Amino acid sequence: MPTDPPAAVSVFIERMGLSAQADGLPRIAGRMLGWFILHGGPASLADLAEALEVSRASVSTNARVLRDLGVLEATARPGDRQDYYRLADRHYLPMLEGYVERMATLRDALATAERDLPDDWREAQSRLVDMHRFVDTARDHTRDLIERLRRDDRGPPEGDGHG
Amino acid sequence: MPTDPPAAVSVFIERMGLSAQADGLPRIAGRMLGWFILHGGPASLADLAEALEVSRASVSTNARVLRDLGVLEATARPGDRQDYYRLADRHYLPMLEGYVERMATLRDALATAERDLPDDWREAQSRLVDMHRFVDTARDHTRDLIERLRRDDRGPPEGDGHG
DNA sequence: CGGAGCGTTCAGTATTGATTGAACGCCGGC
DNA sequence: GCCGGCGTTCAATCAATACTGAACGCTCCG
Repeated sequence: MPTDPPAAVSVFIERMGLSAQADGLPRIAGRMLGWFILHGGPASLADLAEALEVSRASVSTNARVLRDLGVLEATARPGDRQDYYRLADRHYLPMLEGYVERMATLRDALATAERDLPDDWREAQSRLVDMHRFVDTARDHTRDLIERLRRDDRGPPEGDGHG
Repeated sequence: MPTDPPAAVSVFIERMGLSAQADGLPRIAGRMLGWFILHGGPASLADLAEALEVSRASVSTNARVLRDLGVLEATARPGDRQDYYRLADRHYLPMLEGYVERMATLRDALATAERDLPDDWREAQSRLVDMHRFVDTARDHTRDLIERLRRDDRGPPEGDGHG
């Protein structure tokens, strides 16, 4: 091993694990993300399992989750049959997209209640509408933000022309 | 009981429970919120426990959580010693504040890593900075939204001067 | 002073879901 | 054709935590 990985590495990875948990993702998914942020390059699942000291089963499952979210991308390396993964370009956008999705779910619950509640429930209706308006605003706002960030491609200084 | 509560009521309440769960809150907290959105008025914890068919212990705990978040407010009713709770004015803002808080935590993890990682880790640093910039943008954006919504006080039709 | 109702706390239960270990299928190398 | 490494799947385990029941303190009412 060429150099000792600094303590900051594992600290950061662990923190990303907790952060993911706070966002409703498995801790290992967060740690994997942390690892990729630090080490970047394409890595096989076996590599990850060893580096994070977790079972290959977990890595496999969580890699699928992260890939479905759009955080990781599978890359086929020519001349090698292994599955390699790397960070997606704007890997952080799915976080915001998750927020939007939750808001959409909430919005749906509100809309359904508005539709199905009888007219007697005036005050309930007005509270529903009030909150509905809020959720719509927040959702639109976040959508715009996502759009902007997606467009805004000051390509990150990806010095990836390394070989 | 004067009228049958329509089915839509329990459906909505249950959905709010799930929605809360997706946001990392106990399900009962979400159901309580749902109940308050529909029934609005000040209610004692005993009322809630009966209405939602859960233990008074749960109601007590979750009421504290919601109160600390700023979703519920405790109101002392003159001539009555019971603890009454009601929906806070813009009870939905804490949701966004929760997002901001999570982003702040994430931001902190990134900043710490940037500070503590040696210079060798150029690529890691650049990825950290990239994500850091994103998180800052998203956080500021959400903060602005919260500010705007907080300011925007078209007072909700609080017909609470009922007696 | 005694009783009833409300809210809180705490130990215990139950449930959810993340994580693991083992078995399997696949592919390439020998 | 057999062996070894990789990734996936599935049942079983483990951990976190929401929820409950019971006991307690408090306040007001009689």
